[in-house]
Amino acid sequence: MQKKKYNISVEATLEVIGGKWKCVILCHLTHGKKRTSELKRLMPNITQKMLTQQLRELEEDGVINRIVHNQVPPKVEYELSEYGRSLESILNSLCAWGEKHLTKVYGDKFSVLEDSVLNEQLK
Amino acid sequence: MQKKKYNISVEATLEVIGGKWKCVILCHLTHGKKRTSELKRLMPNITQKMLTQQLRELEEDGVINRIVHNQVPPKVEYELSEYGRSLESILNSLCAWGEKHLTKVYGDKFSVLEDSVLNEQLK
DNA sequence: CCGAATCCATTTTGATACTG
DNA sequence: CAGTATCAAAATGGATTCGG
Repeated sequence: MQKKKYNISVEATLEVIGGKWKCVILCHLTHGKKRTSELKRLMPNITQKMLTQQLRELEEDGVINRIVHNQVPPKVEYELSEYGRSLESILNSLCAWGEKHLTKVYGDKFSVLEDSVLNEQLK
Repeated sequence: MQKKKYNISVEATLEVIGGKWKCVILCHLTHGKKRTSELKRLMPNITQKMLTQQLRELEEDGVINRIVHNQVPPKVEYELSEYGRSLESILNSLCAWGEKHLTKVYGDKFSVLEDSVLNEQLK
């Protein structure tokens, strides 16, 4: 295994959860197992390509599990792995900070459709 | 002010601290005020251009202060703003997770030159 | 010399069409 | 439904230049 040099440990974290989508995916998975199409609906602006790609990388880094059900049409689910759950408090803090930030920037009424609500809609 | 739509609040957080460098910059600033050249030395792989650009954006979002000393040669310092300090616990958690992750991946001995050490070297 | 700006190459991400 | 392929756009990187 090639040992990569980091100048500060947060760079190692960013290698796992950095980029435009990984934190968003992981945040959604903190609310439970989700299949690919659910994630796609929760993230209307991600492309299929990026979703697949980011999920693969998260799986490679061991923070999510990929569960394939052998059936037609295909059904694939993703969930936080045990290791991934060590990120949960960080993910929750990131979400919480974003909410406060939006309140600060836009005032009390801002446009986040909470995923708890979205999850309801998906049922 | 244009109201942007987010599908989950973490997206608002990522708009402020996302991208390849912002978390790294902010982590360094949690250890105190730094001038541009110090940050550059703490981040050997960032280009001057990106450093300047990211610092401008962090300043625009109100998480850092830019302090210009009118002297020759020029001296510019950056520090976490009061608002930026609301990110400190998140930044510390991100660093801590990275350390644990490196230990898990590479074993007990890994190649992060702690910035406390680097800060000493810079004196 | 320091901090920043400009120009162009490379990498990452996006849009669309397509496959089993 | 889940994933792939191709091409286009955006973000990031490298080298150089500039003002003070």
